[in-house]
Amino acid sequence: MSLKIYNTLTRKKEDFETLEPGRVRMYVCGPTVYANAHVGHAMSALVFDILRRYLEYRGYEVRHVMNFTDVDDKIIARANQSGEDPFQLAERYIQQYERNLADLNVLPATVNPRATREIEHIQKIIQELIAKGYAYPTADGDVYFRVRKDEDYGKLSRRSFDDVRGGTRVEVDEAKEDPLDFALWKSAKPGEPSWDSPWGKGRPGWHIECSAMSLHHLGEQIDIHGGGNDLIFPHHENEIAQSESLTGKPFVRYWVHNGMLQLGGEKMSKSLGNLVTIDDFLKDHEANVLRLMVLNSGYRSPLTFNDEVVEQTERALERLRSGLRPCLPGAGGAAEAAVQTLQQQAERTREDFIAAMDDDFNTAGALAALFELVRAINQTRDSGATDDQLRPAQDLLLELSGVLGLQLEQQDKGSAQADPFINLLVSVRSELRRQKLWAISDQIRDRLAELGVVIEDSREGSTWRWE
RNA sequence: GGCGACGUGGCCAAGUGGUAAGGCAAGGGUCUGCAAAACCCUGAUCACGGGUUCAAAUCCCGUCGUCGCCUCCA
Repeated sequence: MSLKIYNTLTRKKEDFETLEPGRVRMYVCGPTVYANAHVGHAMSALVFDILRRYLEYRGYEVRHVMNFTDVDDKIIARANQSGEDPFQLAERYIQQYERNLADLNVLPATVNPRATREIEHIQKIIQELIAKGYAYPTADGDVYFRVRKDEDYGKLSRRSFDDVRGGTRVEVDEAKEDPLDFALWKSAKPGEPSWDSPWGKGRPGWHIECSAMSLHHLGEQIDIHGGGNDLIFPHHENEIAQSESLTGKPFVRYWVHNGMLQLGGEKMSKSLGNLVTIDDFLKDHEANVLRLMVLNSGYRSPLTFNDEVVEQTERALERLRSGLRPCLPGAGGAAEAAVQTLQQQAERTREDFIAAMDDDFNTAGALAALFELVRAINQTRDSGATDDQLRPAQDLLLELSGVLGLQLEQQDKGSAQADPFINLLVSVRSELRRQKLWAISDQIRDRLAELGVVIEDSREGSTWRWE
């Protein structure tokens, strides 16, 4: 079995072969930091975190680069509005984004380059592109990429020159040779952040920074380049144009794009203003819920986000966790045959899990395998299995859910110091139940429930857990 | 207007040629003082219309609908 990845460039699933055996060079487009990150950003981060974790599970060493765009029009506009220094503003949102990712249990990238720290590299590339005739400066101090010179421009988004031009709604800058040309370097207006350059004071265009950082941190050719599918055109198309015109080599082997998170049937985006920030979401829900939502559907498809789905996902998470519960009170051991059946299911689960993930990261299929394992564990527990008998299957559940980045083990919601007292209460209540004092037993159960402690009774005794 | 994606049971959602995974909800049952949990059982022919094929949710054409991109966007 080999891993297959859907490549946006070819619109097909392809066998995954890296440039260098055992190593993956992956670049993922990060956010422009001018506002709070929303759950749509989280989706993208989670998708590529899951990709990365699985690649590592499969034995690859992954060099993962995610950039921050920390200088651009919107940052400047925002800073001007509030009177804050644009660099300070960007720094603030970068720190917040990094905190968000940590809260979401997203592994830190190997490198987080920032546009403002790569100016030299960017300028060098622009100069080379000019020297090769792929770019030209204007009298105003801007530099544009000469799109017409790149014969296969449009191959990623499958657009012809005419398609692009036909739909162009941008005001045509008279200084451009062609309306299709895009900026590599933007001259600075008074008061804007700027750097000296051969073309005068200015700052880099959006697309060139990714080409430059990818080249700088990963080399001329990389294995995976990722981002939201809203970046396919023009951003990634332009990156290809810049990078391949510069090096003459294929830039990226596999273009991977995630679908958009949908809120009320629309893409969640800063410009539409219909966003739920990551901070808002995490106030009411644990990070695993969002991750499980992402896992439950294909990463390339739109993801439905609404209260109903969030609630369904919370229950599904509970169900996964039910597989980790200890044996029943008074468990006398399951029959050998039952334990063997569980063992067989565990083996099948691992196979199914890998087969699903190998098929273009079919996380929904992988999850199905996990749910089947949960059912098998619960069946075996019901048949009287001891903790020792359940443990191997439970360990597998933890291992595989961990590959997906899920944290099933409950961090103690209550304080561990309370445990002895709860144990005492529960055992006293058990005595009350033996005396058939139902009213007071139920009262204890209800009151503890209000405090987040769930008591479950059975013939053999009672168990409790934090909700 | 151009380019692209999608439309699977009440909801979310896998599956892309051989008679439909999984989760949530619902109904029935086991267990149980009650409750909860767990377990068992029950349900879809895959937007619509044509076509290709021994065989299609899965390929082709058309219609309708939804969404994305074409402007900043994960």
